[in-house]
Amino acid sequence: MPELPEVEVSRRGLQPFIEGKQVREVVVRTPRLRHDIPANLPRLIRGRTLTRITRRGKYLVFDFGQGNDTGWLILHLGMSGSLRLVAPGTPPQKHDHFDLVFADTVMRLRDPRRFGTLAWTAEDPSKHPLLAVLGIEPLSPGFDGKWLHEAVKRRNAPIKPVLMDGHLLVGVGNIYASESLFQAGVSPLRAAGRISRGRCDRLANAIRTTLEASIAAGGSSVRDYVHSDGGAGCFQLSCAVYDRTGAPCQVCGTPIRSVRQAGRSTYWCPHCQH
DNA sequence: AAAAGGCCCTGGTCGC
DNA sequence: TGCGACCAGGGCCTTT
Repeated sequence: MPELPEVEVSRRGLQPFIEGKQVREVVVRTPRLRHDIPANLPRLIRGRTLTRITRRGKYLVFDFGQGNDTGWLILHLGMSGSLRLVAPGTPPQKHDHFDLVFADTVMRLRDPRRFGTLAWTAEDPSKHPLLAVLGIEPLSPGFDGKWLHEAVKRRNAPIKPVLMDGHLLVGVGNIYASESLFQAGVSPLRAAGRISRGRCDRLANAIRTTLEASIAAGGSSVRDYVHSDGGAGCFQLSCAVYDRTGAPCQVCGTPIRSVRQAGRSTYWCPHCQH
């Protein structure tokens, strides 16, 4: 569910309702996610004011600093995590693992598969081990065809799994990797280092516009998203190739093909992509 | 260094 | 209606 657009839309949806507000209580129901939730997290956060929510890749960073008393909560939604706002006193449902309780609302984390992560740091979060290793933000000004061409020129692996390497660039998950390659007309099987500069321009543009379009699509229903009781998890734009094996390409009619790459499903049009 | 595979965990779907 | 096999958006760790 959560790729970069979903995380960004969650951030924008939460912001107006909890930024600037004081945490009254912190509830940990399930301490075991991908990493264990620190036992002292409630004590660390209780009483602090959430000053700002930022995003790095697919991580959300909650700034709880007050003067010299710095502190950040780092959160990742994994494969099945979601955040929603519920009224205080709302009974938790299955897989509701964690709450930040404010005076008038509760931010609640649900994550059935528990691949999500919560961590606390008092130091600059960009130096935290989870974030320090992350690659470039595809929506940042520095990300373009020139950067991409340079970054992948010594990579012999197929471009699709390379696009999903978070140490290179962040936020491009399995769905957007296939979709971006289709938009750019680049085959997912092509060796990353054998893509021309011009086609890297197209690919970088495709990644950026695909992510932005999805954020815009989610952003139009952002309030519903974080206030939803569920089901609204995925607002991915209708996909051109993802999960469409055998269906006709929307451009040329050729049946969409799928293949397994580095353990993940890839979808592409063999006629439109080279 | 880079690439591939296993693994963490639960739930949904499909075939029998 | 039940059951097992298989699949699923991520990312870390190990092996080669």
